[in-house]
Amino acid sequence: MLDPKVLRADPRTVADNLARRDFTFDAAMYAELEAERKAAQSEAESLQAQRNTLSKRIGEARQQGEDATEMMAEVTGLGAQLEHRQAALASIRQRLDAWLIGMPNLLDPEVPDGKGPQDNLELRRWGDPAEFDFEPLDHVQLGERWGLLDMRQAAAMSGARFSVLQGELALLHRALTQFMLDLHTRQHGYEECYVPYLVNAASLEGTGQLPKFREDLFALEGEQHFLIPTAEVPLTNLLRDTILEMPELPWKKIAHTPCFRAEAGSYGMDTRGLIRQHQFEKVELVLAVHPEESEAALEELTIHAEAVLQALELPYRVVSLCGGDIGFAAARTYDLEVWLPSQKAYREISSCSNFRDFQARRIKARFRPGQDKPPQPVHTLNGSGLAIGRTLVAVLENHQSEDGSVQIPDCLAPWMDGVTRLGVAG
RNA sequence: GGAGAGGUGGCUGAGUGGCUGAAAGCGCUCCCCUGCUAAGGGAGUAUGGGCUGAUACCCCAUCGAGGGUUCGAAUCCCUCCCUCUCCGCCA
Repeated sequence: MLDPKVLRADPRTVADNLARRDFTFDAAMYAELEAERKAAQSEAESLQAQRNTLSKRIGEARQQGEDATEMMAEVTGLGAQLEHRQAALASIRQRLDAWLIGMPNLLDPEVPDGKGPQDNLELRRWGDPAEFDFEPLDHVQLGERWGLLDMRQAAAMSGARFSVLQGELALLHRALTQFMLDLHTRQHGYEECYVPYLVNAASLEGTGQLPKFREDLFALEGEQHFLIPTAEVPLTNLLRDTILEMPELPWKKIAHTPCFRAEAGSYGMDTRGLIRQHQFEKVELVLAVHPEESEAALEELTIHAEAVLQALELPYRVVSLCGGDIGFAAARTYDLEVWLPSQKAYREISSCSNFRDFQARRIKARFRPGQDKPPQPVHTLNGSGLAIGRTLVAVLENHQSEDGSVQIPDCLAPWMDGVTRLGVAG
């Protein structure tokens, strides 16, 4: 949620900024609603003040045994007026709130202009895509070749966009998870959390998935609960209604969870393999920091995610998302894109964002800048570190040999039970 | 799932429908006293909103949430949520 004070003070700048997202903000309409709100609130409050003082005097008069019927008649008249004003105020408030909750975050000035993914700005590359002197297989061919990946059975029991991993491939999947968790907790200072996979609507509203993107979510039939689309939701909501003290910053949490996405609107996209699934695992990093630290924190967070790709020896690039491609709640986002030989393209494997105070306002996550200073919203950030399924894809495809076997990166050894190569054990 | 009890400020915990935004204690901050330590004395210590140059006054709201009764609700009534205890079931 945007700071209402900024909206009031500088609606033009807000409108210009949001135009870069292709979002139209009707500043004049907003100003009008705001003026109405202000008038209604002032009136309602002064009526209330009158009622309060009169009621107080009635109490005093009664205690002294005096007659208060006149004052009571007066205050009864006030009550009717007050009810009117309050109803008006409530309806204006409701309209303003609905408006505010539907407005995306302001973009950082550094966000590149653009309409879609093709306009994202490449910041840097790491590693060189391997030159194969044979035609590389894609991860489905590799997995099915050794009987470790079964898309058909998954489709039979659940439908499209599900998968079954078996044997060493399932082991590799788990090893990747363990490796990422250990790396981030031991070397990057994140605290591991176990969190609910079902959350209520308020939590999703807090992080920005609702009310606008309901169709991307799986809702449980009896309502109340949604399957989480990312651990960002439960982790960020840990901060709801809390005031952090300075020593608690930066607040850094990590969780490994399944993620569930309806993938509405992506018909025909990435229909093959593990790239786009209804259910996948992800290791998620979430931070809350002092507002002055959030820009640096985004750089650091991105480096933490990059460390995983580097350890796994996977070539990747970092891109800064343009105004037309960046998410609703983010002020700035860096995507990590890993090289996929089968597609001869870089594909998203992590998304690291600075939300500034946007989520913090929605969930009332604040910190106290100092003794006797009023609390103010923290800045929140999050990033995938990484999406497990896509990492699995990248490992298979980048580390394959001509015979279809796959070299397991050394850093995974502690969890691979002696397996150093997929497709040779027999 | 059944039965009962309860949800008050950072914590513990009072609170007869008006003098309670809230006693008291603890914690925390500042000051005084004290050779050090310990003890003692004093002051301060919720959040959001409005107004404002102001994080000063003043005003409004908030005692789990939402409704209701009343001139007036932390206090009475209703609905919902959550916690605890016992029983049942269960990984």
